Amino acid sequence: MGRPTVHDIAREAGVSLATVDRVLNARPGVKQATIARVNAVIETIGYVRDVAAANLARQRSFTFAFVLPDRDTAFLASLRREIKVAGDHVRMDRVNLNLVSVATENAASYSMEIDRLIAQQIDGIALMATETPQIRDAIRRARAAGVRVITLVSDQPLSERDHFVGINNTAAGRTAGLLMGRFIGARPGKVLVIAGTMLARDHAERRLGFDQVIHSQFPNLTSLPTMECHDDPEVIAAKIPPLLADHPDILGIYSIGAGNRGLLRALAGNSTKPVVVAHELSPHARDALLDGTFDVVLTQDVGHIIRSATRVLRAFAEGRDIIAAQERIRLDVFIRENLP
Amino acid sequence: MGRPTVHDIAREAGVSLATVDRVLNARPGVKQATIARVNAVIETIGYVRDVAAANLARQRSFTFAFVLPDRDTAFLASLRREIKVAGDHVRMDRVNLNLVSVATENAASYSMEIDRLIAQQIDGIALMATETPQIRDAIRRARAAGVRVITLVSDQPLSERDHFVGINNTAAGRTAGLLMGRFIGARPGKVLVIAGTMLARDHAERRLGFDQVIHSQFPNLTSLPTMECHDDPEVIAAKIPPLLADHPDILGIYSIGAGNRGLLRALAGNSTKPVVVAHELSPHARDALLDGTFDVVLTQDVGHIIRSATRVLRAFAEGRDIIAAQERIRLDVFIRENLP
DNA sequence: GTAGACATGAGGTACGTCCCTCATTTATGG
DNA sequence: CCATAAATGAGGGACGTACCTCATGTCTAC
Repeated sequence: MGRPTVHDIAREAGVSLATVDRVLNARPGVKQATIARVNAVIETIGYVRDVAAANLARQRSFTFAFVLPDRDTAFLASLRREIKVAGDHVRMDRVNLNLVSVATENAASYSMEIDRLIAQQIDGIALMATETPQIRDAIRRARAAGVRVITLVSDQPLSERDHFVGINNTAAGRTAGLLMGRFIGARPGKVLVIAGTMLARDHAERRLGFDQVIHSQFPNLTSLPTMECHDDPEVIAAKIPPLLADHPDILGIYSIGAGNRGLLRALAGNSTKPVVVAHELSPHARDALLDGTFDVVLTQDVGHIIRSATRVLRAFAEGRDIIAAQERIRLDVFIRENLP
Repeated sequence: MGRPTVHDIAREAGVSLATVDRVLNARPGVKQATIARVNAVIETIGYVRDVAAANLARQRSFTFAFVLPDRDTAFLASLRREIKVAGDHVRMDRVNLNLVSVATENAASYSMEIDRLIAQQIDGIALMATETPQIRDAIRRARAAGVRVITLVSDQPLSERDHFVGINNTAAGRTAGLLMGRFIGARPGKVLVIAGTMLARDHAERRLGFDQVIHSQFPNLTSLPTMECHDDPEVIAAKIPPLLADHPDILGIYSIGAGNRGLLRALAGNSTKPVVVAHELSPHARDALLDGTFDVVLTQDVGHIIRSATRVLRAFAEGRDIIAAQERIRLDVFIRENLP
């Protein structure tokens, strides 16, 4: 009456349990015709493997590694925090999460780290990195060694990664552009774009989306060349004030990356109030929304990203398929009025 | 080596497996002192029950009921669809989801339906309903019978429901208000608010939040009294055009509930283009965003709602606690530029 | 001192799957 | 037709927990 089991398959297909087991687990020694018959029965009686029982029986445990840049931004800190939290929760399902920080400026050390993980037979890697040939090669080596790789936050579409967990950054940039344009209104002027580095695909894509919308829909606005400030608050705090002084007609600022503390310092002394769109809801960004310094903060829910990455890696490891809709990370649009 | 098991507890506490089992499953016949000792050991060795093995052993299966209004809106259709999808996915974890549609105008039939579910020993109920005393009482009876109840989409905070799955509707209204105000700009004028019924708490809360922001932050705007159109496209299509004719200074329309097809028909013949903020990303709303008739669509991800409700009901049934952050349903802000 | 209640121990079976061994049947090639 | 390989059957022990029975130990009250 309950759900069908392997015994039901065996009975219906007229084979022994051993054969059913061989088919189910793709073990050798079964005729093609028999495989087909067993699979047909599985189909008709609607058998689904009891994952709980299977995991119990095979005492399987998985170890996944999250490889992140070792920089010290609020966003990375929250990623690390969520990895720890998620790790505590999935441990009881025999899943271990390792957190690895790598010097970001050094692609070679990144690559070595991935090789180290391959060597220790890791069950999956979640990777956040800039797009470089070395890292692409490392991903290829991992895949060749049978290790699944997913990219996190910033994609590497040209690599052989199995999956990407993160928002659509072009859409994020377009959203920033539209809100910027509509909040500014009809006034003519300039908008300033601050990014970490254009080598990071997420930053480049945001810039691209932003420009698409500003250029096509808001002819009253001109966007200035990207200021690359390497997500460093000090650099931002130093570079922005002279720029604002040079261009009194800057009506908006789009802060693509991290270092918002520096931006806040730069804006504190400013007489005019540009429309500011920033990314990632850190405590500083939150305060800035509340006091009106920032107008919009676009965010990706870090907890969701980590949980999604864990689910996806696990699905890969267990050979299951994933619920695409559940794994799509959405862009959160925060204004003062809908702060969580 | 591996995670501790019941055997480890027994050894450490110097009791037999039977006693550990009695303590773990709250069976009678154990001295208070022994219970304490066993629990202390559990604490120190960090034992966590292997839920998979436990469920396997006790051959437990759960049945949850989703009770929804029987009306025929795009939003309800998508809820029903997602319940089916989620049902297919959780079946393999021995969870069954039943979908029950109830005539919404009749609180008595709602109440009867809940009693029927209680009688058939359902393991949990997810409920979407207007706030009435009859339904509150029905929820109380369910809880008294040991059936967990969660509210869906529209909360019943005065009832004894165990949990609410849905967005913060006041925040949604505030978001609508702010975007409306900023998109309109400095022009003076009126905004029109269309809702289903103010008896639905979600609609009432959205209206409340919307007014808070419009009144406090946009003195140039006046919001007209709520038009209750019972989510009926025909009613909306009939009522709106004369209103727009009477008030040529309507600069914005906030559509709180369903029936957006009617609103689109009403706006089609209109000469001016008010800023329109609507809820729920139906195909019609999507098209309206793309062609510029709608400016903002606020949405709650229906798939997330259903999956969250299922997870929460299951956690209750299994006596586990829930990951609060994972179960918070977020408000999605869609504009043309970030459509999925 | 003893009946009775209570507390605990000992041991087993079951859940559905995995994975192993060993025996036996069936097909294949020479 | 026989040697050999391939395919299949039969069976059992694990995994960690639930839940059952039966026996035995220990205390309390009279």
